[in-house]
Amino acid sequence: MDEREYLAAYDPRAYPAVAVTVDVVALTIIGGLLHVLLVERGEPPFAGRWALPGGFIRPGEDLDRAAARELSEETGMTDRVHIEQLASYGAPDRDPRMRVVSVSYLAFAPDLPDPRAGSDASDAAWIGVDHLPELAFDHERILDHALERARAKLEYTPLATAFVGETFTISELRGVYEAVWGVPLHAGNFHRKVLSVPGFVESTGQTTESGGPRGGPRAKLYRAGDARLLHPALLRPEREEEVR
Amino acid sequence: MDEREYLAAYDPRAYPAVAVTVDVVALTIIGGLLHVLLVERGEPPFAGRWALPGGFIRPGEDLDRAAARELSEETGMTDRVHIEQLASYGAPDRDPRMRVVSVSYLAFAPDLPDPRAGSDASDAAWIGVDHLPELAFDHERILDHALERARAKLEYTPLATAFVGETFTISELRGVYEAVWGVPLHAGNFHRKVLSVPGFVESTGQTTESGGPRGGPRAKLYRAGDARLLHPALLRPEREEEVR
DNA sequence: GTCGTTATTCTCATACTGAGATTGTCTCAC
DNA sequence: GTGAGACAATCTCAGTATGAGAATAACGAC
Repeated sequence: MDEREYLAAYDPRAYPAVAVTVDVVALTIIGGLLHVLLVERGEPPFAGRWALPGGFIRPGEDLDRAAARELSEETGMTDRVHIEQLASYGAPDRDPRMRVVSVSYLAFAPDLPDPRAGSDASDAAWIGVDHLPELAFDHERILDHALERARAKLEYTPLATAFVGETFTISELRGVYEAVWGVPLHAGNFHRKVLSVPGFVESTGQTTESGGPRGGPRAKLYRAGDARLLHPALLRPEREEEVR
Repeated sequence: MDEREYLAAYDPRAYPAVAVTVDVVALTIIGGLLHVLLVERGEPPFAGRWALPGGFIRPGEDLDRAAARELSEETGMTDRVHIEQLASYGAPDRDPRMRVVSVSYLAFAPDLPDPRAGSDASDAAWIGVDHLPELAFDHERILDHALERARAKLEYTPLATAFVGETFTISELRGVYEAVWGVPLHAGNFHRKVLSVPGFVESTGQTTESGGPRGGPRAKLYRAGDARLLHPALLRPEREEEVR
């Protein structure tokens, strides 16, 4: 039997059927606090429970494309959104309906309009990560992984610029780091560091129209630079507890 | 319809069937050079071509467990092997038989015995990463991702200790970094750095039985410490070309 | 105008890094 | 045995990065 004959005789049903879903952890910053996009499930299982937006992949649809579709179904936005694969989850009992393997994605977006509920959700909202409800399936674990990944990626990539607008001030950028890491940073040292890392930001020559809402001088405006990696990296303050 | 009724009426065949496989990138160091475990395919598609070891997940089998099973089928070893999930690949045409989503795993092991061919492979071997044949499916891309991940993880985790024996010398550890990163390192600085990172290695109080094969004093023996993260990290030499 | 706020820049002590050199122990070839 | 070369381990030194605090100056609110 040559390769062509083999393929013609091949029976896909001989292999155990598994459903594959994508689940998206979409993060944004609202009012200086990190928020995640959640949907309230309208159908069993876990009807009424909050969950990550996601769904089954379609025939002929790549994983990345499925994730982008799920995200745009809830937010309507695909512009200026960074999306990347995170990990896969396939515990045999993670979905009571059948064997489901979920590929999770992490997305970052600047301040976004209110989300809209998709077809299988009764509601959708940005929820502060410090005020999470109980989540459906194993989505709490997925979210935990996503947050840790996001925190780590801020260290060595210019990802933070995906959370702000086209142009931004150093203070706005610092606000992103403080929101995602959940710690206050030294303004002076942060400023020095951002400007000293090659390709992180580049000057626009402009400044803000006015000072901040509570006073202070006009800030210079920057745009994202061309670096893909920050070198040297911008490390989080000491994390002794995580080392061992 | 309540949740129980819904589940009873649920028809899994309403969703597009997808097969899920795991593919393992198993790395080891032989003769100071990085090698990857490959199998020669005995069945179509790609019969006769080299590929990563892997296969379909079984009903009721978790992803991690499937990866460990595939690895042990080829190497017979599960001890002292570090294994972790890497990424998933689901391009619609990546397997000519049917829709296949592959979850890739990365495994590291100390110097291992010769592999044995599994049921669906005609041969299995450790192949130097600088002498790779053309691979089946999209396995070259998976392997590239795995190598980059392994190189990155050496920087901030004590993973290198998974490539050496129970006890080891600083020079052996340096050999791991040099093999994986593909660059020579400054022996004195490496020595200083390894001993200064808390929890990376701990002294056994022993030394090697004799000097090296080409002379030199006996070296002190260390074992892996209790650190899960290296802090500060052990960074690769400048990689200007990767920054932009 | 005065005051509080904040952007930006400095200072300074400490820590980390790369490059090179030193010391002393060991194996091998002769 | 003896000498040459290899190599573990330690040190020096200059350059760079970091954390903490302070100084300067521009702005909004009153």
